[in-house]
Amino acid sequence: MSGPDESFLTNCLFFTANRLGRTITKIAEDAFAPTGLTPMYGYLIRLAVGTPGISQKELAEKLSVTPSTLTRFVDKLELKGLVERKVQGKTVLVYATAKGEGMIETIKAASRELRSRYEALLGKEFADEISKQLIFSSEQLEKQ
Amino acid sequence: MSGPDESFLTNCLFFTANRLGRTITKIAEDAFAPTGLTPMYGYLIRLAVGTPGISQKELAEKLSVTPSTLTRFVDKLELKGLVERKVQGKTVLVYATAKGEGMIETIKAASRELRSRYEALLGKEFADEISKQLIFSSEQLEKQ
DNA sequence: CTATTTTGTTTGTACATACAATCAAATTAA
DNA sequence: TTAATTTGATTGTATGTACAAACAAAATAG
Repeated sequence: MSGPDESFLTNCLFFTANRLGRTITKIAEDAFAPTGLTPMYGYLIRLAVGTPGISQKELAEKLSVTPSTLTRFVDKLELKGLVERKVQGKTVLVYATAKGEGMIETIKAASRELRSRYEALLGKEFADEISKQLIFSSEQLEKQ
Repeated sequence: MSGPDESFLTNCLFFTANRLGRTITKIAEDAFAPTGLTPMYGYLIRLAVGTPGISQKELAEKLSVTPSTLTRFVDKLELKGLVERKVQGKTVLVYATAKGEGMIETIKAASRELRSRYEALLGKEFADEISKQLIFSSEQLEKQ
């Protein structure tokens, strides 16, 4: 009575990782709704507040996105008046504006909300553990 | 000497899951290059071959994408002559064409190549384990 | 010191994906 | 049996993200 074999999906790390990505992105965007930002933008602001004048290159590395994607993120946040660029030679330094800094508590609250939502469903232990394993996996796989 | 606290990234399941998703998507697309398809399209064809006449609704569920996304996937594969639609009342049944079926071995080879690439970096044990945990996490989180 | 290479950023373009609205078929209720 | 609801699919639109090409500044080599 077993249907066709579909284990090629559930066994595939590409599929399972992206499936979880899509699922938790929905939860994350919902938790971040009060900020008016998606989580990646919120995290960019947190980085800029934590390290004023951080370069776009560093931001891209820390957020694990390509430089072109990062340019677009900063474009949008600049347009919203939440960060500003200072060009220094060939590098661009990013600073949170006062308006951006003013959002930091809202952003942190959204992060906490996000975390508490998924911890409620996964358990704190397991959630912590799997995040660590995901980091480890990314690092291994990025060793070309 | 510790820099600013950036654990909000590495502790956040939204961030870690999507980071891994981006990383492994690159590997997966590379492994699937010989098929001329991205992995999701390859998997759709595998599902259609395994269950001839599978409905779009079922495909969307199995692939964990929305119906609108699935419509677009089928559009493209139909355009490439790899699947065809048969409308049956309000549902659409999807069949692989001969051309689509002819690709199944190439697609399976790409899946094996993908798997062997990430297993080489993560170890077979760990790769298996983490895929299971990712599935479990998605299922838990999808319980609204 | 000029010429070359490298490095950081940006822009054009493309794709996967989602949501909301629409539409059409099917089911249920009156 | 008609009217209302539900369900599956599609379309318009928007966003995140990538890659490749272009560009400009900096570093290195001749």
